[in-house]
Amino acid sequence: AHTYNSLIHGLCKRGLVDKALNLFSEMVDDSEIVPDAVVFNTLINGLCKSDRLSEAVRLFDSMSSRGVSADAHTYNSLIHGFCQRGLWEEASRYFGKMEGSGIPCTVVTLTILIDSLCKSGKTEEAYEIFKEMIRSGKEPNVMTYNSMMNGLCLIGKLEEAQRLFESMAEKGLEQNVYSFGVMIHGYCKSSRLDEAIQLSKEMQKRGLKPNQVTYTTLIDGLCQARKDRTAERMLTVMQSNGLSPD
RNA sequence: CGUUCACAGCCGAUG
Repeated sequence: AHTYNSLIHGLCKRGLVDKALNLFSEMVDDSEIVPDAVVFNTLINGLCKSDRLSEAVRLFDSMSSRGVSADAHTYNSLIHGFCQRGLWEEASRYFGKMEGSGIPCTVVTLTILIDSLCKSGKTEEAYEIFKEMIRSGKEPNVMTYNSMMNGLCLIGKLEEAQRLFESMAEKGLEQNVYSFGVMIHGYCKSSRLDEAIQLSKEMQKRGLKPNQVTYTTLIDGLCQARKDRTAERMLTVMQSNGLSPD
């Protein structure tokens, strides 16, 4: 069964959801093998990522008849799918279903909500959830912080984002390449290039290697600001770090 | 640690 699960996951990741569904049918026909929650979750997630939400829901509905219970991963994938489509009422219906089934929402669930709200410009709502997490002891993790900081940067609240960025360290959360990427992008978009470059140095002091995304962000920011000369230098630095431009 | 969920850039595609 793990063999099937791995194959199905691989197909889903490559966007070959139909092939994955075919393999799933074979799996179901094989009386030796009983599909578990993991394979349902993998397929539901694959369908959501391909914008095939109604099929995902159908598969979700079929789980109980096969004696498999949905878990947090199942709900999170569906909620993520609905949020990405802006189907907030559906998302909140499944959020309710989740808790109604005795499955408490997780940090991942709340991070999905925060991230999606921020990307839809509903940053204040997201921030309320974020603050509520801290109050209630459902501690935001690095990804939660990254999503929230990104949202704040997108509406120009750079100082607030920077405050969160600094508070991560105090909480013992280690900023990763994404954390720096979010802040660097925020500063670049506000034409605060010195601060962006400063951060890229700071991350190296921490032993984090800027990647192609980091450099592309900086180079784009420098070009937009008409600092072509500095941008070229940055490209050289990037190549000397073993990264090729794409 | 055998399998499943959430985070940053540019470009292209479609509108």
